[in-house]
Amino acid sequence: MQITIKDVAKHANVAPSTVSRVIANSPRISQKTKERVRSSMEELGYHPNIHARSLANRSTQSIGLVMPSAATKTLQNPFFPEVLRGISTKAHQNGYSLYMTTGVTEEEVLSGVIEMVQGRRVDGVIVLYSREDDQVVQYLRQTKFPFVVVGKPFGDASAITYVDTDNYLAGREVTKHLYNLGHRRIAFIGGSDKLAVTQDRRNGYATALMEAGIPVSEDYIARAEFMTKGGAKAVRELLQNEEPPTAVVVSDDMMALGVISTLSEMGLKIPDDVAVVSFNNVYIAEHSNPPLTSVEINIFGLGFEATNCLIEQISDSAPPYGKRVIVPHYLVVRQSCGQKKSAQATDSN
Amino acid sequence: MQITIKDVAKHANVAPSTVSRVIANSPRISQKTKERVRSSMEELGYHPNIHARSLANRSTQSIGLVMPSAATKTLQNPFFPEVLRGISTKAHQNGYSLYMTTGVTEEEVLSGVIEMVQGRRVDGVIVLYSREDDQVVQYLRQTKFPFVVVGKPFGDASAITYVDTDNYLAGREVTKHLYNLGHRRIAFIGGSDKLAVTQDRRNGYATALMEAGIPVSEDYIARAEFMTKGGAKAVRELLQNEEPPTAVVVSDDMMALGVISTLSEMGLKIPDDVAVVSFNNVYIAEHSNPPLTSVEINIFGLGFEATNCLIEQISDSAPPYGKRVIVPHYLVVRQSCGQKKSAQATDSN
DNA sequence: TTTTACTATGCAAACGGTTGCATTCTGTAT
DNA sequence: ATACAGAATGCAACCGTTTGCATAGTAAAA
Repeated sequence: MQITIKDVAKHANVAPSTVSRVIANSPRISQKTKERVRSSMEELGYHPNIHARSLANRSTQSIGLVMPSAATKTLQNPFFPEVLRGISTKAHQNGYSLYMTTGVTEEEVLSGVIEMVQGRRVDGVIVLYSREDDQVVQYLRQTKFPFVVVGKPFGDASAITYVDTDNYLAGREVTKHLYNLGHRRIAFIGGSDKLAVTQDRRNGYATALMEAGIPVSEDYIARAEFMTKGGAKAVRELLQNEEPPTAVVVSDDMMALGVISTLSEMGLKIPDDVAVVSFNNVYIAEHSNPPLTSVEINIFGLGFEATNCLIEQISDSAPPYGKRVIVPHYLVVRQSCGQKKSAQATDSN
Repeated sequence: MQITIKDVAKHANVAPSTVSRVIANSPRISQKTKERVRSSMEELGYHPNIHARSLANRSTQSIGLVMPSAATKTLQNPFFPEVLRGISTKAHQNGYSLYMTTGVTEEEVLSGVIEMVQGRRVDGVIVLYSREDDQVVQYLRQTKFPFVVVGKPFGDASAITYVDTDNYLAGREVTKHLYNLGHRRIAFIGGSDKLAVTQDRRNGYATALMEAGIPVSEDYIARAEFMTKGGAKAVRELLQNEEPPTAVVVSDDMMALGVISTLSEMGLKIPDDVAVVSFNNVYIAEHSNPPLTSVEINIFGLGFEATNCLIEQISDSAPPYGKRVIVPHYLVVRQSCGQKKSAQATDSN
């Protein structure tokens, strides 16, 4: 049987309530008693029952994590472990633990979340993606349960606390970078169109083209799954164009890996025949062939900040909703994007 | 305020105990009542409070995950997300959720585990590594709490349920593969010597050499951290040898990435100057430059099986300890190991 | 010595479920 | 009509904490 607070109380010759207050380090208990109780706890190897505690004071010290549906696929993208690192670091610093449910379909994910929330299993929730018409976010808003989104939420974003990269700006910058290197036929490969991140990066890309006076063509825009396979498929599509692109902006490193290996297979040289730039700068971007030029978005920081915001919300020290944190990004130039082409150097000024 | 079982009871005009039995789908309740209660639950949007339930029936439907200390580093290795995928898949199938604590030091990890266990926060624990003199495993054995180790445990392994790859065999096989390709100067780069996986793979390597009549030299054995940086450092060491190795067995894909990029930087060709073989076959092994020959160990399967064993233990359908599952592996040959050298082809028969 | 004003501790009622046992309500056998 | 078995439901204790309020204890003030 477990050792309970009553056992400790008996052993230390006090009431259970006193023990409880010792645990909470209440100033109402004298130093002497505290010491006595503490040594009893030590001696008996007492550890509070978390469920009893949560039940009584309506707080679990834990944070719920919501993965996109098909978490099982998601976990293959290094983005998630990395954001998890950030979350787990901050959570741990503040004595929170993490609670994960995974679901395959959207409904499963939603019901997992409902169970977490209504079942009072967690104190708050971090949503690790942002998708259009997402039921989870809707539900969380309705119930006014503390939550934070990683990524820019849809709908009334100003009412939701979120942590994000300025993906629009980043998209614009990388496209401009390619333009400055002399490229004029620049394509874009994105993930699911429902995802905020895809939309933002694509819009940034389009803006940059427009600013440069280049028409935006649907023929130069492809979409695919956020994995290498998706990237491979998309790039084949793009190369079907009469005037195939000389550069491509890829919305995710993993897709970019697929892109570059497909290009190599087809006998195209990177960056000479096609330049590639992507986003996230995950661990392996540096080790691909050639190493990827990628936007460092500080994934760890996203997770860390998200957790920070959530904990603020939980502890009421922040207005319940509507805070926004933008984590800075920067371009890491490696080989995959190539260098300025001297022939075009003059006209790109 | 939350909707409780009492609200439902009132609404359906029955006693709370009846509602409870409806939830458990007890045969003692008539069909008619069940339906009435269920529709009340539906109507009120009732969800059971998990802490109350756990408190009353001493079971949480969740599984604790123990990462190596410095989980934050660990998560950078794709092994973990992948094993997590396997765990989460099986757990989800059986209605379990996952609970993670992370700690930086060994003590922190241990106290996290103690809290999980004594606090009755989880029904069982999966330990995601196996290290010599590990306090966590010792503690779990003492308390007779259900747990499973991923990797081969130290000490009285036969008393502990674990899921593992046959790393010894795998180490032997890859070394032999290199030998058969004509290599005679084969080195080994491993991770921390405290880890079972390092020891097993190294022993397999040594055995293969001995079988081939090649002396095992400490000069050809390096150890480093399980990341690319570690690999980079280790390979530099090895190349200091008077007769530098022509092939190297690397105990982890991430390290191997470090190895190959270091070799390239030094102007050495892979596989012509140095052949590289590694383990785990993580997602990116395929996309490195050159693509890595690696042992596919079915990391997903490891996680899945571990969870399976744990659930068996929890539900008493298995003997409490001592089960062992070996997940099969196989070598995936890609470019990094090269092909048989014709010059040496004759003598390798 | 009695009153006052704290300080230190204990009592008992929650928190929201589960479950052994008691009770009520059927319908059937006597 | 009476007794009785069995099915359906209710009662109340318990799981291990927390916490508002009451009480006991102590020292200073009157």
